[in-house]
Amino acid sequence: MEHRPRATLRDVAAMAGVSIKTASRVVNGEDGVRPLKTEAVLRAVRQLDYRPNLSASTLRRNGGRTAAIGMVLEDLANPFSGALLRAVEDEANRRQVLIIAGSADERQDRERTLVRAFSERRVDGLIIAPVGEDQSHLRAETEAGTPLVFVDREPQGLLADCVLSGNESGAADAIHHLAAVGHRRIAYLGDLRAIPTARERFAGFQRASLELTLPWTPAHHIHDLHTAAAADDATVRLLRSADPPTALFTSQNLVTLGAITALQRLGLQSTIALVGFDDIPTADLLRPAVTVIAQDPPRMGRVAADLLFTRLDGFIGPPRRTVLPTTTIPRGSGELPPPLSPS
Amino acid sequence: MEHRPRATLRDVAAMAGVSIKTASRVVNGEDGVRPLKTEAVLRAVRQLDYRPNLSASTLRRNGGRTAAIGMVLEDLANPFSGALLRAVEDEANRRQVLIIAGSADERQDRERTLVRAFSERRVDGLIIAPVGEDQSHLRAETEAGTPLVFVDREPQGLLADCVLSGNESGAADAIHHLAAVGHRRIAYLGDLRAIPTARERFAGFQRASLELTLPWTPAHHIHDLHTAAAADDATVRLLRSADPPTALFTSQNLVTLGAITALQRLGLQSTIALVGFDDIPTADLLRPAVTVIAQDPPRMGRVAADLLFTRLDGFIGPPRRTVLPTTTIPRGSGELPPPLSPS
DNA sequence: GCTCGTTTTGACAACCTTGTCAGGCAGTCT
DNA sequence: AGACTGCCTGACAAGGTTGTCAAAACGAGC
Repeated sequence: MEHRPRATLRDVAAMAGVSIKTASRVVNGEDGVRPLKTEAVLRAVRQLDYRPNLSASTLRRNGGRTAAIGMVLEDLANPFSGALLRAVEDEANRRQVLIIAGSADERQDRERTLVRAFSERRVDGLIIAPVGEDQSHLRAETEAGTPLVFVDREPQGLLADCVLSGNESGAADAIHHLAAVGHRRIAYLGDLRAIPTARERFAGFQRASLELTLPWTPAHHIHDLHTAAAADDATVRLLRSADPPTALFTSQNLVTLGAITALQRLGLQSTIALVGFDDIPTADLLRPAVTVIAQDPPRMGRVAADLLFTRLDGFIGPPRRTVLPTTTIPRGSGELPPPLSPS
Repeated sequence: MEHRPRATLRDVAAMAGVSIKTASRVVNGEDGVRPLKTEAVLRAVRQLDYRPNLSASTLRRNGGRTAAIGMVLEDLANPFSGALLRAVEDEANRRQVLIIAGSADERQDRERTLVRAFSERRVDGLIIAPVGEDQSHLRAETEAGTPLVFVDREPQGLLADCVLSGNESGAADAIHHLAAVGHRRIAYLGDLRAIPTARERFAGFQRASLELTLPWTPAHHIHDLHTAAAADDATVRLLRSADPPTALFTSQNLVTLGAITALQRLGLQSTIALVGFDDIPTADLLRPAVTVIAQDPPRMGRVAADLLFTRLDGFIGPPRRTVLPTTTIPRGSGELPPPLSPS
């Protein structure tokens, strides 16, 4: 179980009978080394299973790149973050860049800690789904020349490249979609108002309600649902209330699931219409199948990677802002008509 | 848009009017520095927003840790990998360790490339869901003293700590479960046989079939389904054949989804029984709800992290092997009786 | 064999830190 | 006063690598 320390360039050079520098040249594929010595060095590399120490290398190389980027996401276990991570990985992979990722869990302190840790490791760039009100602490990174890209949520207090989904317009689409079938009493069930995307989706709901002159019923606006269980409860309360809605707009994945659970329990899944924001994997298999406003996380990841890598390739210019369109996918639940259509 | 290079300890020391070493002492919280100088250094640190260069630090520190571990997973976008990653992250977080992760996509060359990249960055440890037949190339890592933990799949050609699910027994449970309801013609729908877990699950299916003296019908054993679409097709073919099964055992997530899609299209979802390996998020909401053999990915991640970190804490001992039990969750689809119970 | 130009080679410093160790400085004890 | 103690401090080397530059080796041409 005893292990020898890793071979260094010095060991390789010694075994090959050349100077360290020559060994370095061979390892880095520089030319101007006689074939005989090249051979000897390569033999030694194989024999010792030499692995260059990238830390030492970047340390010495002038302003060396670490070939690693950091990603701060909401939660690596959730499918949205996973898809983003994966899409960025594919892009990074092409450039031999690795990804260090962490979950912020909606906590500002986690975001800061992660960014600091990445920064101490001198990552070449950062992709961040920001938490909270203020990203100005990241100014230090940009000033040090580390490019920064925000995903999913717009940064506050700092200008930088970002990619967003059309949350506001997607939510408005959902309401228009329901209204087109005849609904006028549409409830909003949403995530924590601390989350910018949740606020934007509510704003879209509001705008559409106004455009359509739907009745304004604050009791039908339920916020701060962060788990499926909470959404389930809220849905039950809503539908048992004196003035129940005829349709639901659920502004997030887990909320949608909670609402469906409640509807099924109450036996109302084919009575109350539902449109959810964010696709769910088995939406097609449910009865009725679930109508959603879909985002495109892989595309968001690709765009983010693109924004970052163009900066790393030297692009200098003002911050760029990309808004990705959402797609309405009618599957059934959003096309259920209201009980009696008052023409 | 011009940026100044990052401040180094030299800059801090200069600004504080002390030697580099003294600045280092303050930054590292060593004692034996007069309060007056400590103050001055801290002021300089704040003013310059100094970030220690962890690479340089680990390089110098005796056998320094990088406080990073590498994870090679199947696909960062799939929920199983995501859950593993997240569970390990939580454990790592407690120790201020970061995670560098990559997807191998069932490709041996990707696995090797990732491990090499991790190794050049001198990660403190590796957690790997291995691909293919041979992990002996990883011997170099263990010999260099980098602890290695395998997850989900047993390593080949190398002894090391590992955590597995009880694939064989879980699959056998599924068959016993179906047989208990009266099924004797149970089809197997499985993933690529190149994947060890798929083989184990088939082995469990075989063992249970033997124990129960079920009829041996090779036409009911369908392998190498790696996508939902493939599973869908296979299910349709199976059920339209001359001798259709009365129940299906689907050995993986996507296969389960494909089979359900097919059953629904054929209108057989309440006729043909189904047990799937691996839980699916909305299993509860489907009609019938889906009976599954559930794994526990977060627990697997926790155990893997544990195995790794005890090694990093100095534990020396023979490789440990943990097999996590699976749980049968009856929800409906697995309790459908066969059309006519012979007996 | 000698000179010259070119190619190969290696010594050394540097990247940013930290471990080692000796020197400086106060205050104490004979 | 002189020797000694203990605490602070900084010079220097080292960790593994690469940039710089001068020295060495080579080949060609006379």
